[in-house]
Amino acid sequence: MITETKNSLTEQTRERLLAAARVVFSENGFQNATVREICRRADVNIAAVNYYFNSKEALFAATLNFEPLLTLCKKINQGSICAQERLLNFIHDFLMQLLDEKEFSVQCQLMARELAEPTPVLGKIVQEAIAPIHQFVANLVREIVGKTISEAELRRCVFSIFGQCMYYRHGQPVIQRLHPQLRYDHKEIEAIAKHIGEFSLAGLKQVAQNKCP
Amino acid sequence: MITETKNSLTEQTRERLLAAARVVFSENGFQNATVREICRRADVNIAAVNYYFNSKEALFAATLNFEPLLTLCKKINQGSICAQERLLNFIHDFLMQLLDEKEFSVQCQLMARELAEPTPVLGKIVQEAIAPIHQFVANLVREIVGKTISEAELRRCVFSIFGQCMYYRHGQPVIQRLHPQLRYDHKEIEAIAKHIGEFSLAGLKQVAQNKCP
DNA sequence: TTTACTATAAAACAAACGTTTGATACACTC
DNA sequence: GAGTGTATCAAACGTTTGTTTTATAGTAAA
Repeated sequence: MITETKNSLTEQTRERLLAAARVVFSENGFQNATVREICRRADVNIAAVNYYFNSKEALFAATLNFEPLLTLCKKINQGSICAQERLLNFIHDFLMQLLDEKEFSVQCQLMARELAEPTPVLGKIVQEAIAPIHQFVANLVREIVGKTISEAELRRCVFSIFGQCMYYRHGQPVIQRLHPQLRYDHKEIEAIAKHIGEFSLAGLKQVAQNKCP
Repeated sequence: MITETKNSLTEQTRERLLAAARVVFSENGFQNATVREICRRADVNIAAVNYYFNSKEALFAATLNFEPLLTLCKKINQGSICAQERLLNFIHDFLMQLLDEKEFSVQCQLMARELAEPTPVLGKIVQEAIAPIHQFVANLVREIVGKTISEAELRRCVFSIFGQCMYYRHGQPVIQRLHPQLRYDHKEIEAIAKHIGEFSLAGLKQVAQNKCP
């Protein structure tokens, strides 16, 4: 049918825009990314952005996809292993989504940028993605260190874990200059995950000892 | 003398520019900060930026001051206490410079922004400030965990410590939305420093155990 | 065939940016 | 007092940004 052909072609340019936008946004951030560059990469006229979406900001919001991160949490919870193992698995899978350049980690990198340079969409991202996975890790931590821990100390433990992970992405411009040979291949990510996992579990045990002597 | 009067007046507008630039840059980052806003706050004509400095970028470079960070490292090393205590002291003082809004931490905040959104001046910052204090912490870590640790594992330990500290600044837009009541007053910074210190020392001990069973 | 609608294209729009210009007032030298 | 150099100012410059306009094909319905 001709209608189908037309629709699929329409969807094609729309999807091409989205795909290009994801790449350009994750590479340059929201501000530094230009509509002209996105359209150039998508091989699409500049007016298409405001035709299919209404603005650059709406295009940016449309590129966000919280599903991979949220399904990661659900997948981890399905196993019947202990909390320590679940935390190690989470750190591993989270780092994979955050650092692996070959995977479709663009989604995660795109949101990671928001932490440092907030845009008008940050509120939505915090509410729908960051808050849930912070809560997820908080539950794991509480299960590991026991229930006597205070809310403030629990929060600091969660921050310690995320801080270690995020530094590899936020600090990348610096890290690249400090250690030019460092590449985030699978082997390196595994090593990082192992380190952060052991480092954090030991830290959590220490916190647990402090609270329940 | 009239010459002195003239010079001091000149210096006054130059210094006013620098002071305003420090504030605006640390609040908005290099890109988002505008020359017009800086001049407005300094109560100075727009042309003054290119008159006294040659460009916005040179003005930015002139606002940088690595001394507080470097003297921090020297001060810590002067004491004859053990490496663990020195690390705890460093984390405390570093967080004070990084988070305290009342102190003159603008210098540190200004450089912290560079980690996430690099500017043409980043190379200088890494070379003159970040690399030295990374090396400083690396030396402390090596002293704590023993010499058998590999270079890669040493690097990850340093990243774990800095990652935990920097998250409170880089993640502030997110943290503010997650915990709107959280304020970085002296009491809170002390608590954060205590947490990161204990958490990290436990992590380092674990790393040392792994390497020297 | 005519009409209406959709998708795309080139061009122009208004705003904001860093930077430069040209003029003005002032202090100092001779 | 004429001439020189400096600091400041309002104004404009040229560029880039996101967005809008206007026009042009092509398709579907009447």
